[in-house]
Amino acid sequence: MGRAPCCDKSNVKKGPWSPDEDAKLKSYIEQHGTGGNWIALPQKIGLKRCGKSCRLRWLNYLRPNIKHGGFSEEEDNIICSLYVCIGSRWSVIAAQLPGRTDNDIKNYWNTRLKKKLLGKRRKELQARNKGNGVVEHENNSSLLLQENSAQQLHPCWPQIPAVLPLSPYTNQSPSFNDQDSIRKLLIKLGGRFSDDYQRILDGLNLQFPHGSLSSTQLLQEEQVHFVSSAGCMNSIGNNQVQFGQSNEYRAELVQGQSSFTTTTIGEMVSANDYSQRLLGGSLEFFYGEEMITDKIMGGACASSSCGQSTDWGETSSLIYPPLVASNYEGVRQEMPRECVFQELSYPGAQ
DNA sequence: AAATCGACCAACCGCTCACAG
DNA sequence: CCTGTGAGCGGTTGGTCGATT
Repeated sequence: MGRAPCCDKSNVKKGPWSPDEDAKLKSYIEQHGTGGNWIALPQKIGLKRCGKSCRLRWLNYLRPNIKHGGFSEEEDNIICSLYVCIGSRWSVIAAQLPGRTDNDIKNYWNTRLKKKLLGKRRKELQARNKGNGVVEHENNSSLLLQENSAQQLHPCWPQIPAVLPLSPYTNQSPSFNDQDSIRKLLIKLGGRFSDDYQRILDGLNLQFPHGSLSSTQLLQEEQVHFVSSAGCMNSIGNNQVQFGQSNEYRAELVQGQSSFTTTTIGEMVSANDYSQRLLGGSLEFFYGEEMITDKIMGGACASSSCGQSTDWGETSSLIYPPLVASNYEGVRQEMPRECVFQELSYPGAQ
């Protein structure tokens, strides 16, 4: 069956917008607003365009204060950091960058940022290989197995790229506003990841000053606000994810906490097998295709609790461990959007 | 000068979700 | 509840342009 088309495709113009069309759309919206109905809007203005097309044109191009191109280093860092944490949720990322559209960020990521980071990563690998006297090998996966002791502990997980310390999580001149906004965002999003996501926040240690609230405490405080509308919370407990290794992990986390209070995602990841798995999927791009095709990553997963997914081509689905992802999806289906953020639960807070 | 290639980006497509009836 | 509809989102496509051969 399929759903009815949103407009009469045969009577709708496609392709690039003319200056005339832009002017019509812009002046109408500036005077009357969208009227809450994009579908009806083109007819009102006399444009032979699909309502969706008008919406996109307005949001991505005509809207006031839109910035195009010229991404700053700071913006790069924010995008990278958020991508690592939340994946390809461009609208969420765009919301943290005033004047940027999700489409812009998506394009920027796919065409430049990803390659830029990959290039840095490769250079870094080469430099390190030279330093260690490792013979250059076509297959990077073999290098990953010999590089250093940390790698030997977790041979299936490469070191985090050296570029990541540029992220706002480092103490290398990040602006506090970045950290703050990211932290707030992650706290909000934290509910989507249950307590495992909390580990990421703790691992990231978003530069909380000594004596200030830890991220856990902040989350607890946030929870007070969230929990107040109780209706949605009932389902949350039922959807709490339990990981086989949770307890040992938690002990490990407590013991090792000071070791990754310093900062980088990389350190966090290399310090902890669980986090490595958690972030590994989203970091696939840093390591290149060789590794993925080598099935090294798949092997790691097969022997661990995330064995459900060995298809490392599907990066976006691996941003979160499969259990979390599937669990979250389930919750998300059941819960109103505004309630999703309430899925803040962490046994440590009980 | 022409052909080819790759990077970039605007726009489209199809899906999910929220909401009204 | 169920259904239909519009909004919003992320993935993908296709056109343009500059660099290279």
